[in-house]
Amino acid sequence: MARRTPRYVEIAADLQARIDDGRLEPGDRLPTEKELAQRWGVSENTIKAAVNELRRGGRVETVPQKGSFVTEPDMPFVITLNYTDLGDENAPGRGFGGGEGKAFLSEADRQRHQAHFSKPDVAVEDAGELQMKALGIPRVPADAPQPQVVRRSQQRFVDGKPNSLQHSYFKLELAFKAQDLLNSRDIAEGSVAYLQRCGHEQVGYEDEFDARPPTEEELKFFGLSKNSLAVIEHIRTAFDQNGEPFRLTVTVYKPGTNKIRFIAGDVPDEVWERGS
Amino acid sequence: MARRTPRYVEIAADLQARIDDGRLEPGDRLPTEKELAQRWGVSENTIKAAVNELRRGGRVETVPQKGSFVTEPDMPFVITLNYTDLGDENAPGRGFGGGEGKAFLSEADRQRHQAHFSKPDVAVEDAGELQMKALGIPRVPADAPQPQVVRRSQQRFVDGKPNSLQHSYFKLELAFKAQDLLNSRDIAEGSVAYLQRCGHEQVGYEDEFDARPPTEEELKFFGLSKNSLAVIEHIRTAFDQNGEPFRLTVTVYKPGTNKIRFIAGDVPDEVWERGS
DNA sequence: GAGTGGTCTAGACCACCGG
DNA sequence: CGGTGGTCTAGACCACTCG
Repeated sequence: MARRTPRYVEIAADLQARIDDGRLEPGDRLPTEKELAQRWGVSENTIKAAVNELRRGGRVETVPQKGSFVTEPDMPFVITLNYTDLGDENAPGRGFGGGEGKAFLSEADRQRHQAHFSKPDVAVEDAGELQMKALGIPRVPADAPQPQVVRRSQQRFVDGKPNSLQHSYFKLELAFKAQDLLNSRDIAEGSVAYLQRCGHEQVGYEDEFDARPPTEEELKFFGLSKNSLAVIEHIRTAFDQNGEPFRLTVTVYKPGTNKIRFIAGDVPDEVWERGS
Repeated sequence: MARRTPRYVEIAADLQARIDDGRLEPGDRLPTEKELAQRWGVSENTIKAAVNELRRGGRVETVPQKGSFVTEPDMPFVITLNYTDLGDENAPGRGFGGGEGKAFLSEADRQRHQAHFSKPDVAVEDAGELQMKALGIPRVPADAPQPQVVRRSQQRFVDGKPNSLQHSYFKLELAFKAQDLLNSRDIAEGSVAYLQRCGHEQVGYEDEFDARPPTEEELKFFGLSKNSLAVIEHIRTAFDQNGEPFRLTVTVYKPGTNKIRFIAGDVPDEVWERGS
């Protein structure tokens, strides 16, 4: 019965236990890989495998050339993404369009967090598979000029720390009617309200979820190294009063520090209220 | 400027390209690691790192002692987890309690998939952190007898292939009133209907999402090896007409083959209908 | 310049799978 | 049985950070 579980898994479990029972506290640096290798009497590569396991579990983050650190479980931020009654704006946090621009800010405020966004990065790009499918853009031959979309990207921070990346896509034609979409400034009234003024009222949406490994850009933004925890991808297609899809929003969250939730039906008020 | 991107990332990208453009088709086996090492003139460990990357990206699955295979993107199964109008059962797939027992089966049927569940695995266990918090069970000192919960677990298959694992938890007291919960058989009328007869009508729920690495049990169920794509965890707390939480359901999905979605407001009927 | 983690090699042994 | 991937070693060089 000696070695049924690999050594590196045992080591990861032991380090995890030290984190769980508080011998290693959030923010602490783990011993160097060399030290761990000596302490356990294994090679450094085995330690690297163990630290890898911890990273994927989300309790440890590694900063190359500096060390591995126990993750700070900063007060979790609850992002409520939907509402039963689309028109009901009377209760805190309730209303339409959860998780987006202004709703995100007000939800942060309610939870005593400081949220801010980067200035939007605006670009006109070729539509990708996802954009064409979601926005109902017909496919064209590969040698023809590709259809274009407007992309508005923002980095979102909570308490000064990177929280999520959001990219919204619109058909280029829409930007002719709603020219502020092309402006690299925040839309003060909120993009939902602005687009409503331009004739596209958001009356419904479809949300999809997936998990995938972070891209290089996301690793950099979140300050993570490779082999980190997967990110959660939230894809929202918004429909206007004519049943036409007019916006595609892709939001990428770092897991662990966010709780992503939906609420349906009647739930006690304290469920809405609680920030955790 | 030689080695800015690591060798194993290049190799992974090259293999990925072969998958994307069809030179490697779903179901194909990759060359053995030894062969890949020779072809690229690198050590086998470097190849292992590259295959690791592909696994985490979800396009390759490795079966130990057999080989690595390009993932079959079997017709994606769309799981609709919520409904705007809680009482509206008239449209296909619409109604209350998406993603659960009978709703899952009927949604599969609508999408021309064959779904079936394993016989429930029923157990009475100590309540964990999650169970106590969700079901509102007061914490007791560590040396006192721990509060108990009933767990009902099912493996869910679509087209004969493992799709998801679902665990439902109830307070033990509830099982005294609703004794079928303790019976290791399917509840024919559906557990939502059964519990309603027992005095707990499901009038609302809160859903949360997270991503995490799969446990050993989940790896085994899904037939995956280590360093695979993260699983998606869906946690639903159901509330009865008194605003009391009475059920906690944890569902674990393998990403890629499932699309997990919510719908709110008015969306075109074809959004509801489409199976992909 | 010393120390860190990231990459990589060239071996080794093992457990498990198939013919 | 031979072949597979999983684990592990004991080295090596690199790029980067920090004092």
